[in-house]
Amino acid sequence: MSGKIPDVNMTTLSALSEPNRMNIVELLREGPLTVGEIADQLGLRQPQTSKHLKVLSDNGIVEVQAEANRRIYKLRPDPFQALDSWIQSFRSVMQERFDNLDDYLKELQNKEKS
Amino acid sequence: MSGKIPDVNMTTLSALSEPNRMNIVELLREGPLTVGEIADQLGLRQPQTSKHLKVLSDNGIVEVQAEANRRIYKLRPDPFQALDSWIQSFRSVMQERFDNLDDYLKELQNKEKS
DNA sequence: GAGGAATATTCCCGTCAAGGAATATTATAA
DNA sequence: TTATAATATTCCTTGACGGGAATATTCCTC
Repeated sequence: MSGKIPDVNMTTLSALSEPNRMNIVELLREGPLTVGEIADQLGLRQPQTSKHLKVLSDNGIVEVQAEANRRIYKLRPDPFQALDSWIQSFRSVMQERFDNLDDYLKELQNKEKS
Repeated sequence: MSGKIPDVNMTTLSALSEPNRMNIVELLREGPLTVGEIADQLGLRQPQTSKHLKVLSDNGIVEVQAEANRRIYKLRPDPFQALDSWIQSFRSVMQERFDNLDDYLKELQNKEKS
């Protein structure tokens, strides 16, 4: 049954789990930015900034737009929508109907013994 | 200003970004389980299962309950709630009012040149 | 208390990802 | 075309993490 549970791109999670990349994402939510601007605001060196942006880009978290010499990076909505629908599928867990369930299981196991 | 943006525990993300741990979480959403049951159902060895569960536990994603010889693991709602409210703060991004914003920025930069 | 089941912990090893430094690439302007 | 700014890429090294195997721990039963 089911099968309707959203497939979280694990790659999205691992991409976001790197602190610098998370910071980049948090920064980009305010609007598109240049590589240099991102590096400046976060105190990162340019090469590592580019590398992190590449990872984010490869994972579809970010998209680029060439503007002459510069590259403007901005967030893409898709992975966030996916993450959202995945986390939504945890409604029941988040509403903690689980404690009862647990007690229920405990009883079951006690009965097993007899 | 602001500061109302939820603090996603990055540790939550990195904990979940490991495939086996994600599988454990997906499995546990159906209800509490024993270490052995988890190992069985996922085809993992007991020691690695314990290790992964320890990581999940250290990050508050999971909680334990001793039951005689066995330890019953189950999901904790907190980190999922946190993740949820964090992702919710990306509403504007997910609704992509960003493309326009981007065009706007592009114009700005073109004007800079003149 | 001895044996055995369930789980946790330790040690070792291989892999992989991130940072640093240097260099390559692309585009602009003169 | 040369100089320069902005960005990407490469190479190297190091540290963290996951798996395997062995062992320790805890608890139950007899």
